Amino acid sequence: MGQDVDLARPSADDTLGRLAADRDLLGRSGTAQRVAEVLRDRIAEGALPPGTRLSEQALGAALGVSRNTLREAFRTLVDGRLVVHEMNRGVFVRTLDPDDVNDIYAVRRALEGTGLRAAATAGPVHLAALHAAVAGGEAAADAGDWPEVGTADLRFHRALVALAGSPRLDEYMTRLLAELRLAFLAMPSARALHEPFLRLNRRIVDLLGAGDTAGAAAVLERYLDDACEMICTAMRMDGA
Amino acid sequence: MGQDVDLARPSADDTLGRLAADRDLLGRSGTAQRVAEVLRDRIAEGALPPGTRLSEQALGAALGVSRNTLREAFRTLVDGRLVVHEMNRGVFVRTLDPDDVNDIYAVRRALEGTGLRAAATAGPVHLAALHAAVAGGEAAADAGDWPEVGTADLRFHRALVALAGSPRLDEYMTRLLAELRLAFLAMPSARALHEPFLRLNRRIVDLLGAGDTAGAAAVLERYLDDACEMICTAMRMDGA
DNA sequence: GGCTAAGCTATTGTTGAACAATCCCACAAG
DNA sequence: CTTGTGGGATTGTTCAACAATAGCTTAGCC
Repeated sequence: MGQDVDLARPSADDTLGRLAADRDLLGRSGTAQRVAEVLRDRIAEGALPPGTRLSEQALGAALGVSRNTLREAFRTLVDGRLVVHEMNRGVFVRTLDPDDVNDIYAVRRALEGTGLRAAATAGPVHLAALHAAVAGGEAAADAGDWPEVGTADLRFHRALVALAGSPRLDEYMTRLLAELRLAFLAMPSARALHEPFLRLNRRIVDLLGAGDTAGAAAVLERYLDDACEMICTAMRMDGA
Repeated sequence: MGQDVDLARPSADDTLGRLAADRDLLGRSGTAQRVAEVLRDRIAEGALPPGTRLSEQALGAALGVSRNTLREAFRTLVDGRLVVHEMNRGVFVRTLDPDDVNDIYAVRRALEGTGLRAAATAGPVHLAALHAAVAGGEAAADAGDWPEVGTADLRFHRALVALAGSPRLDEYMTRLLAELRLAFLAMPSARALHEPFLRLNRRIVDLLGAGDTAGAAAVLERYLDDACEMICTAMRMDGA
């Protein structure tokens, strides 16, 4: 059997420290939070398209949770803007309009611009995540896995914000992209949405590696303008 | 009596349009949301200091609401970072540490910087709110009403972010400042916290009026550095 | 004394049922 | 074609119950 080791005593290999890092992974979360996560996923993947009414009875029966627990989960989703709550009518999966998309991209400009400016002062160490995301996107494109290209794209831009080193900005960005997925659903194909931007992401990370922050900012600006425009026109065509 | 007008027919004066703008003012909110607002206020004013445990039974009895409704309200507060939820232990009013304060001010730099950059392009019309907030703060200082100086300060910086014209950034800022109030509670006096910054706010709005965006940004930077430093040292003294 | 283990109690987590309030729809009346 | 009027379904909210957990108390042991 294993040796007799006193875990309370400090040791060379930091077993306890590594264990502590997994503490939040244990997900002592509660049913409501788990339900919220499930619904978030289903909304993001389009299984619950915008406008869908989330009936308490039907969802509660389907998920095997009580109405009260479900209503707790709804609160979280409302705060994340994924769902709207109309009094005495129920909750509905949110439908974004072009104004929403424009605002979301305005926030992206603010957040990702902040990350970019932070990249100037931060060392080149933090660029590893950016490189990884770009490489992952290109590999997925070669394999024809367009949904994966999409998630790699989001990962890249989340890593861009992460350059600022702010947990709160990271969370804002995560929530914002979750909301943005509601707009992606209006796009006919994931390929048309993400393929054109593979090269721009590559360019951004290259310019950043070369220390050309201003150049990277210009490319990023163009990325955001183009993507916003593309989604808005798709939404207008879909709405008409 | 009034004339016989058909509201369904389009008319020159847009009565219906103005009525529709008041739609959300009707505040059909529900108990849970109102409970959350009450708790938010009590936390902000220090009646429920950081670390306080919010017992479901006690609070439910005090507010006259059921445990389930209270738990719905708690979800909203958790998402706003005003309280923390520890599984099977309950919810507690959040206690901020210096790391939190530093991060909050990092986000403020990003948000208010965005507003400032937008001020360059936006017309001088939007500066009215800034002027009003500064004037209000100075008047309150003359009257010795230091709490009002504090709210005027927050109003000024919220108006600064509003220059960007983004509803989402506005909401981020509102939530962020609500969280920041938790740190203000560690300060011994509202006067010491807000008085030194009256002049900086005045300077910022003056420089903005003169079109000197870079100068305003520099003053803002100093404001944020000083305020963050002041709060962090106060917290360290309080904690030790 | 100080440490461990078992047990008790209060609180939270979650459910199910109940009732009032509200909305939506269909249908009748003017 | 608009305006009432039911009826049915759904939400808003409460209450009561039970399981699960955390924290305290107490007993026991070296």
